[in-house]
Amino acid sequence: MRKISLKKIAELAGVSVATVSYALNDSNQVSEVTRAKIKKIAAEEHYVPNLSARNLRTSSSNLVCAITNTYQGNFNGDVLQEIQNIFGRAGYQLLAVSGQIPSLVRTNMIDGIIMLNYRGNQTELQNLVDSINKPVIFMTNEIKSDNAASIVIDNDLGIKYLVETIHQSIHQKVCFITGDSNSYNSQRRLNAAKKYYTKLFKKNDFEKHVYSGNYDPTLSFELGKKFIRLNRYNSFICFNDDMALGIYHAASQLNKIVGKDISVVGFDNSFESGVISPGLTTIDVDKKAWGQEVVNQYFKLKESGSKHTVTTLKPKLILRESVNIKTD
Amino acid sequence: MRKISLKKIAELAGVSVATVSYALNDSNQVSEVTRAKIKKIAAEEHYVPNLSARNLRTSSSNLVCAITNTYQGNFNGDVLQEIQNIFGRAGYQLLAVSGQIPSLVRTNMIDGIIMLNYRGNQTELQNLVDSINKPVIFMTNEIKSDNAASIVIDNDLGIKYLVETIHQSIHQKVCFITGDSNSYNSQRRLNAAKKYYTKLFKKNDFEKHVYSGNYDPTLSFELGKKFIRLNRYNSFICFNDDMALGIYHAASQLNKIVGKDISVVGFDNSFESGVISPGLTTIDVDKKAWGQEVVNQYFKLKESGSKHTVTTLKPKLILRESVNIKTD
DNA sequence: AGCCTGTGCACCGTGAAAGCG
DNA sequence: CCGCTTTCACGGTGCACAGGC
Repeated sequence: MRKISLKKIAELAGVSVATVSYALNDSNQVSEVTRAKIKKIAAEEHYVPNLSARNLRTSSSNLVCAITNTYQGNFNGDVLQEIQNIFGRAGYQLLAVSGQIPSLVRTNMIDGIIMLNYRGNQTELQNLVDSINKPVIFMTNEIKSDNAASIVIDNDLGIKYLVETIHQSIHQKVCFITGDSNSYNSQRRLNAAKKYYTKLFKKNDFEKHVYSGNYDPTLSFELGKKFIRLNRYNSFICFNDDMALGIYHAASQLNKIVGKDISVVGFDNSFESGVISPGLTTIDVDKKAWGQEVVNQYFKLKESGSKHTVTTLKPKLILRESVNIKTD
Repeated sequence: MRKISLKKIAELAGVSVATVSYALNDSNQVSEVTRAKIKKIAAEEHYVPNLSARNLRTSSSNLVCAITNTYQGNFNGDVLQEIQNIFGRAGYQLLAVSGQIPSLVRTNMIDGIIMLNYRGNQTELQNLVDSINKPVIFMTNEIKSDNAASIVIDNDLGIKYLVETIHQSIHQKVCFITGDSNSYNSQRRLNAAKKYYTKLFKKNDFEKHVYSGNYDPTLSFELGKKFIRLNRYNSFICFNDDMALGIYHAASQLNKIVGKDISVVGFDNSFESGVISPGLTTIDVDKKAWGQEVVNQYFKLKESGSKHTVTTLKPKLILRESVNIKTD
C-alpha cells in the first residue's frame, strides 16, 4: 500500500494541503461540508499522519518513555503495566525501554520520561535531567530538578512493619538480605532496617547480619541454605519477595518448615507471595494509586514546570503465615 | 539548554550544513581534519541529531517496536528482555508497548515489529501486516505475508512430553487447564493435548476434562480446590507455570502433597518452577536461541523481503518432583 | 582528464501565519 | 469575518556540482 500524505488527500479533494490539515485537526478555519468531505477521503485512503513530520513541525508528541533496568521480575512488570494503562487512558502512548538510556529521549520525539528502577551514575542522571527540557518522573529515586518529580514508596515504614513483625516472632536470630547496592529502594530499606533493628532488638551489631542478595533468588537460596544448616539465623528479612522464595526453597531442601522452624518476610506482595505455602508476609503498595500519582505529577510538571516535589506512598503490611508469632 | 542543530554547528565550524552532515555520518566526502574539528564541536555542544527530521528525510530508523499483551507475568518479561538485549547488540533500539497496536507502528518512525502474545482479531492483524511495509516477526502466531515471519515454540512436542510424563504417573485422572482461548500457544497446546491424551490414555472423552484457566493462577487455584476436594482429578496439566502454582496452593490448603497425592506439570520453566517445593516439572525453551532467531529472521526479512517462513523451536522437558512416577 | 574537498539546494510531511476574494 | 490558498520553516540528507590540484 502506498503512503498517503496530506498532499495526496488535497489532490483527491481538490483543495490545498492547508485546508486538509485544518480539516483533520478540527480547526474552525474550514467549512463543515469541506471538513466532512476531507475526513471521508482520509478514512477511505487509510490516512495515517506522519508523526516524524508532525513532531518536526510542532516539537511535541504524545509519546512518553518509561526507562527501566529490566522487564524481568514481578515488580517492574506490574508497575509498567499500571503506568501504561493510566497513560493510555490519558491519551498518551507509553514506550518502554530497558537497559541504557536511549538517545531517543534527548530528541523532542519524546515528550517525557518515567524512570523506574534505572541503575546508573547519579551525576550523569542529574545532568540528563537538567539538560533535557521535559518532565521526568522518578519512581525509585530522588533527583532534584525543576522539571523532575519523585513519587516513591515509604520504604522506612515498610521496613518498620517487617522488623516489628519479626520482633514479635519466636525467631530472634535475624538476618537481612538486601537488593543490589545501587538500587534506591534497597539503600532506603537498608537504612531503615538498621534504625529499627537497633531500636527494637537493642543491639549494635546490625552490619554483621546484612548480606547482599542482589534481588536474586538463587543468591538468597545459597545464603539461606548455609545459614539454616549452621543454625546461624532463624529469621530472614528479604528486601523483595523473589529472594524470600529463595529462602523457602532452602528451607524445604533442609526439611525445615517456614512459619514454624524459621520465619521469613519479603517486600512487594508479588502474586506468588499469596499463592505459595505458607503465605509470605510482605509489604504491599497500591500500584494503581502509584501509577495514578505518577501521571498526575507528570501533567502538573508539564503544565506549570513547578518546583521539585517528593511524594511518598504509604505501604501496607500483608500478614500471612510465614512468621511464627510468639503467643503469650 | 538550547537545542543544537547541524546549522548551528556549521556556523561554529565555519563550514556548510552539508559538510557537517557528511562529517558526522562518517562519509568520506570530507577531510580528516575537518571531520575531527566538526566532531569536536558537536561533542562540546552536546549535539543530538533530531530523529524526526532524519526519519522524515530517509524514511528509516533504528527503532523496532515490540508489541505484547502485557508486561506482567514471567514469560513476557523474560522474552522481552532477551529480545531487547539482542537487538541492542545489533544497533537497534527496542521499544516495548503493551495493549493496543499504537498508530506509531504505521508511520515510518518504526522500522519493524515484533509481536509477542498479541491478542487481537486475526483478520485485522492480517490487514495490518499486509498494508504495513516493514518486517513483522511473530513469536506466537502464524500470520502469512511477504514481510512476515514466525518463530514459534513446538507446542505439540512440549505437550507430548507432558502427557507422556503424566501417563507414567500413578495419577491417571487427568485434567487440562488452558490459557485464554485467543492465545495462539494455548490453542496449539490444546490441539496437541487432545491428540496425545487420546493416543496414550486410549479414551475419547478429552473435552470433558478441559477447563479454561485463562493463564490466571487464581482461576486455576479455584478449579484445583474444587477438583481435589471432590477427588475428581489427581493430575493437572497446566498450560503455564503460573497456573500450576495455583494448583500447588490449592493442594496445600487441602493438605495434599504435590508429587505424592497429586501430580502437576506446567509450561515455561519460570524461575519459580525451580525454586518452589517440590520442583515443578515443566517445559523449557531456550529464550536466548529464540531471541537470536527472531533477530536473524528480522534482518533476513529486512534485506531480502523473502517468502513467509515458520521456524519452530524444540522445547525441552524439565523433570522435577511434582509428578509421582509409577515404579514397576 | 581525474581526484579530493566542500557547497548549494531540493526535498520529506506537517502546521500555521499571512494573504486574498 | 468566512473559507480557502500560498508560502514558509522545522532539521537533516544526499545528489549534483564547483573549484583547486
